[in-house]
Amino acid sequence: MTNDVRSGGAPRAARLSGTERREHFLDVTADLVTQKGVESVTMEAVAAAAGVSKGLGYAYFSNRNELLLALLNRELGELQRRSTEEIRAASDFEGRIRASLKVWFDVMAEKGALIGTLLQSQAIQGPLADRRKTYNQEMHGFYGRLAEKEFGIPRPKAVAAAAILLAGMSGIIERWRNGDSRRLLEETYVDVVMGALRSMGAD
Amino acid sequence: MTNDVRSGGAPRAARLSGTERREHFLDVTADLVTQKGVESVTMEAVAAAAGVSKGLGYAYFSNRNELLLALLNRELGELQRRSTEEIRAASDFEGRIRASLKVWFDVMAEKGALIGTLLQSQAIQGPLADRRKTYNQEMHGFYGRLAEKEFGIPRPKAVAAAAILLAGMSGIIERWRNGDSRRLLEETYVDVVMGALRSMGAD
Amino acid sequence: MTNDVRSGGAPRAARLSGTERREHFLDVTADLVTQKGVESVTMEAVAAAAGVSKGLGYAYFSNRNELLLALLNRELGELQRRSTEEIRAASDFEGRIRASLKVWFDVMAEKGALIGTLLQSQAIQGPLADRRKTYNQEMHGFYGRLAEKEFGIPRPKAVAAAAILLAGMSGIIERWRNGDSRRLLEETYVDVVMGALRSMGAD
Amino acid sequence: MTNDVRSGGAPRAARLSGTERREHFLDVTADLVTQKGVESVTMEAVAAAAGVSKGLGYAYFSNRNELLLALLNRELGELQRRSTEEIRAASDFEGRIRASLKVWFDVMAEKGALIGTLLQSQAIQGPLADRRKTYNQEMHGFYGRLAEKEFGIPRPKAVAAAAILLAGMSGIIERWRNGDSRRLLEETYVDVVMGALRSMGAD
DNA sequence: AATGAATGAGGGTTCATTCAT
DNA sequence: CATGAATGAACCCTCATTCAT
Repeated sequence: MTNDVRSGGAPRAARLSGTERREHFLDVTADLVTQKGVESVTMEAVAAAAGVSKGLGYAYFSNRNELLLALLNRELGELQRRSTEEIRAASDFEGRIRASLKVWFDVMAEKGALIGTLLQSQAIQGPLADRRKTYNQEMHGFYGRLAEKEFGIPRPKAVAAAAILLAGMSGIIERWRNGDSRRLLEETYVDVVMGALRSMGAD
Repeated sequence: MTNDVRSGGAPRAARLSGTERREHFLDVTADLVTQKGVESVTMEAVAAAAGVSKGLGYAYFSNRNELLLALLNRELGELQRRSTEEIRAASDFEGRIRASLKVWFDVMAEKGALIGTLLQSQAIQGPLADRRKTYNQEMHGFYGRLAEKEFGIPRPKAVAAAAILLAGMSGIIERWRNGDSRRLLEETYVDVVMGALRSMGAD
Repeated sequence: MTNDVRSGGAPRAARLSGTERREHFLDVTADLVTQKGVESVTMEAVAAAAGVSKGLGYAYFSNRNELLLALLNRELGELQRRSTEEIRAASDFEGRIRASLKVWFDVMAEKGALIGTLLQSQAIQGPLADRRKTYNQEMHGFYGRLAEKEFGIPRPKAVAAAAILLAGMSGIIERWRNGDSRRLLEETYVDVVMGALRSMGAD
Repeated sequence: MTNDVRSGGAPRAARLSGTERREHFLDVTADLVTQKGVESVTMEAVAAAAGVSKGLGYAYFSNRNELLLALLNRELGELQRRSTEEIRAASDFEGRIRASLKVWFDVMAEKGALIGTLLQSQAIQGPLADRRKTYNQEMHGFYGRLAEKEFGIPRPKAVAAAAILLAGMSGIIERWRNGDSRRLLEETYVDVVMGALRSMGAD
């Protein structure tokens, strides 16, 4: 008589450990961001996509912003980890630029929409904005110092140049999305960076 | 008979012509965006700030997104007009770069928050994506051709470089907001652009 | 073909003026409090009982607490108005006590559950608590001064006695609800008050 | 075998006997009520404050209301026990009044917020209404008979007077909370009671 | 052209309660 | 006896949008 189905009651989602569920939430959120943008990230939408009940998210993230922040932290951390690793392996400045680029392309290939979207979102206010500003400033500082050492460019200019050139990466991504070849873009980017810094160092 | 006389009813907002009212709405919306972000732009808030009743906005904009888009169009148009003008006035390549920069800085000083914020708004993404893509592609093409002619860089590379360098401007804006001097940033930007293009042309 | 019913769309509630709707909300809330207690007062429940949509309440009261406070103010104001009127008409102290009692009984007959419930509710925190404390303190002061003048009881004691005796009224209401006769209770209350104050004045 | 040894798992709350755990729950709940009001009593908050897991409360109380009711019963029982004791020790009527008062003040000093708050909680209204009505009626009857015997006041009036005067106690508590001295309030209350009853008996 | 009352959908959040482990 | 993941109902509140006047 019974249909082999647990009689009565809605199906419960698989019971995961706290950590697993948390990661699951972040994964689901990442998908949402990628596919429908940050604004589509709703505690409700996430829960639905995760196949759990409306309220469960609040057991892991105190609100939508925390959720987004947690995601950004996870992704940025990952990105930084990979960058640091690759960059460390490189021996000269150009190698480092290329290494950075490689990581960027790789990451963008996998999660471009995700990180890009997160970083630009204006839903990102308060904590998220800080996280991002910090991240950027660290990057500018890091590459600025590198350029200072390598090319003898005075620090302030070196940092400003780093800011410009790092921001320039998003131009690459844009053209990449529009169909330019990765090879061409990588070449051009390296040329731009090296050309700019060398000429600035020569002064 | 004359509309100089209030016919003793409740105080109504001055009866403006359609165009005037529309512009007024856009002005008010711009203020809101600048001061409290896109999310604060609700039809009601705009109406309140404009001193008119809740429903009136719909007489001019069919919905909220249209309103935001209309605003963005107005501002972007203005930006383009000023850019074109200044650039046309310049005689050599570096002059054009400087002219572009000048307009950017000026506009950012006045309306940076406004345009930047609008450009990121998800509310607009759909229609905007096209507008923006087109705009960017035009810019890349324009400067790419310029660089080709001026420095002899092969077209595809020249265009890619233009994309990178134009995207780099946002790095400038960011550092400007964080307190770097306009002069330093302008200098650095021109150095980066000229250095990069010259070195690429030399190959 | 059509059923004489507006084809398509939910029925809209009658369109009332702002003031009318506000009063209507208060009336409905009063009913709810009376019949199901303060805790049952939900913006949603009120709207449902008023036959309007979920969100409309917020056009008149910024939240649940404001709604309750508005109701309490209305009812307390009414009570005070009637009390003052009747008391003013009385010529001697006993007359005033009787007048107060009369108003209390009348009001309690009509709205006992309402005011009693409101005043006791602990949902009443912050603003509501203040309103109530103020009201009580005014009452104690008023009757305290009266007793001082009439019976020569020193002010602090007179005020304390007033507090006791006024609080005693709720005992009356309770017994009244349990079936004691209004006449007996009125008689007893007057006896208690007059007996107490006279004996205190005699010392 | 011995429960002295933790078998190396996650830290569990000390394993208490059923009765101990139950009492502990009530203690924790009492603290919560006192410090943050009845509304702050959530099964989760109680469990957290008790240092046990979310679901454990349900092993002892079938639901939230039962928990509150159990607490109220415990406190009211204690109050009655102490009252009865003290009153029994007094020899004359005034002594009894004073004894009652003393217990009230003492209890209010210790647990005023607790009991007062609980008695008003709507969460308890249903079951409590009975408990309270019975309790009050017993008190009215008890003191009414006392007054009848002592002062010769006819029973119905005596009972009504008792109801009024007992209800009056809450006025005392209120002024006490507002800063009046305990001594003044005690004096006044005894004066009011004795004055009222004597004068009523004299008729 | 303009008002402002009213709707209704959608997202935020909290908790009592259940139940697998 | 005890844990803690998960549910789901009930509220809260905001806003885009409609429409009678």
